[in-house]
Amino acid sequence: MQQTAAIDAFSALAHDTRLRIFRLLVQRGPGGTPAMEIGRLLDIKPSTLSGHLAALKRAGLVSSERQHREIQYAPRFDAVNGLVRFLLEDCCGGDESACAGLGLTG
Amino acid sequence: MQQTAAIDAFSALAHDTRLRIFRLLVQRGPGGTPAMEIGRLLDIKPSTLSGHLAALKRAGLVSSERQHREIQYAPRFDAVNGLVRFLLEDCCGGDESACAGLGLTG
DNA sequence: TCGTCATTTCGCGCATTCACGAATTGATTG
DNA sequence: CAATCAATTCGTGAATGCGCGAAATGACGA
Repeated sequence: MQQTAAIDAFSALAHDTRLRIFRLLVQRGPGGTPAMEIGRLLDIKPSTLSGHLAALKRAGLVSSERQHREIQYAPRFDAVNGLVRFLLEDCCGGDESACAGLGLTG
Repeated sequence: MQQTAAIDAFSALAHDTRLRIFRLLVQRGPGGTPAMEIGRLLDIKPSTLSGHLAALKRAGLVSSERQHREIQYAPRFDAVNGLVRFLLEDCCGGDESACAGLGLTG
């Protein structure tokens, strides 16, 4: 994970509509959700939705695959992991004993 | 964690300088780092640094405490945890068996 | 109390982002 | 091949975020 990639991902999540989209996809699971259904559930106009999905995809946060007429979007859980790892990289200067007890695993 | 709070946090991290500041604080550990030293290490002008630290604090990502003449800033690890939990809330609709194998714990 | 140093506030100009409608593209289905 | 429907592109106008210098504020130490 690079600084630039992390910024793209955080920027993508730093927006009300995109954050709602991503969380919806997480709740829907790795099977994917059609774009049209996302727009219907969250009340987003097609052109607006298209831009946001493109931003999420550019940021590596979602994947897409065509199924018949529609495009299915799914969250990339590995991207979330990568972001957290990047944020906490070399935590406490690598001193693991200092990192203990910080509750980093939730 | 609320949607608005999450957006504030992601916005704070979606900026080159602030992301570098936060990662530096993580590497420095929970003991805290004086503002002046952050500016010196990352080459940030005082007025610019002040605004970014204020943004990080508003977003709940860092804490501050005065030590003699300087203000020590430290990362709030619980904030990172809160963000991740918010992102993955109700993952897969709560079906834990579907969530298994997604590598969510890194 | 007074000097000193760390931090914050303010104003400026510049760049970027956003939602949306209309028109277009593109792929699938019959 | 043609109809249909999902998705994208484009232009516009409004709003927000950015760095930084100069000045002000604030807290500590002697």
